[in-house]
Amino acid sequence: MPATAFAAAVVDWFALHARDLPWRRPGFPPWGTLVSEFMLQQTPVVRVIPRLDEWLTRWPEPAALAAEAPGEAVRAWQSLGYPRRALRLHACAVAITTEHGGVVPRDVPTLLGLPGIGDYTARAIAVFAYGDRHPVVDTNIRRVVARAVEGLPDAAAPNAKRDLPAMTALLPADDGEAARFNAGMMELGALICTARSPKCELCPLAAQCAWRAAGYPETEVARRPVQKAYEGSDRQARGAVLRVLRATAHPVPGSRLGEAVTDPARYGRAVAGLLADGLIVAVGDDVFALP
DNA sequence: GATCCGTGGAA
DNA sequence: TTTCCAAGGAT
Repeated sequence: MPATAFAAAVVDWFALHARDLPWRRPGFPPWGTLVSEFMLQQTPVVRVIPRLDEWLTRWPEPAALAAEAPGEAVRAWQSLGYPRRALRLHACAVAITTEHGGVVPRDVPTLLGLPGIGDYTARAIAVFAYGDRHPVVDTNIRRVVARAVEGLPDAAAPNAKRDLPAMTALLPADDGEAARFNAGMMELGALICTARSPKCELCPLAAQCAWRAAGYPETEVARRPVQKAYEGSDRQARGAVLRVLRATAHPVPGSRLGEAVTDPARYGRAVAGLLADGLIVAVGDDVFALP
């Protein structure tokens, strides 16, 4: 199967079935794409959309966010999860404002130098905000490639040295076509070639899918849990402490923060970790606030 | 390369 | 109820 035919099947399907998402609107600014990509790092689309709208209304350009205290980004992040992303996004806005004239960079190496931007996000911005031709590799695309091309039930662990060439081999030559292919592959993984219960009967690649041709072999060894238990974890404790601080504009004494976490040892680790990450600051003797 | 980092909805 | 997992990045 030629790569061009593979890509054409995806692009044609995407033209018919793409969701109407905010960042796909004509004229959506690169800054909006950048903010959306930060929010979409490990957070589902449906939870991102309302928060993205709030952020872009309040901070329509990088300089507006850069002018705020970083704690305001943490507060406005609300319950999107992984609040370190809010801090990095703020730092990213500062860097764009001070080092790049307030304009979201276009080239991948420059994007990779910004806080919170890694292999995925750098290429996503270059492709979706500026229309340049690069392979984009996210968890959806890795799964689609693993199944349709390699005939495996699921993707192996992320590996840029292997994943980027694999996607490059499928990428159309034309810039715009390549961008639609990247987006279409992600959409296919999100809607059809899903992690659980894929909808193969609706898949535009069914006729050429290596996994289907092999009879849908399953994973041989049981995979270990993707995450440790959240209940009773340090992450849960950090979330509980931060939730208290997000809810007030004033500094809060440790005695009151401690009420949010039952286990004293866990509370101690949570506060120490949040301080180390810069998500909270000490403003007095055992009194804390957002940065 | 393994581990850490939130939150919430679906199966 | 428990488990899975969602447009990752940093260390």
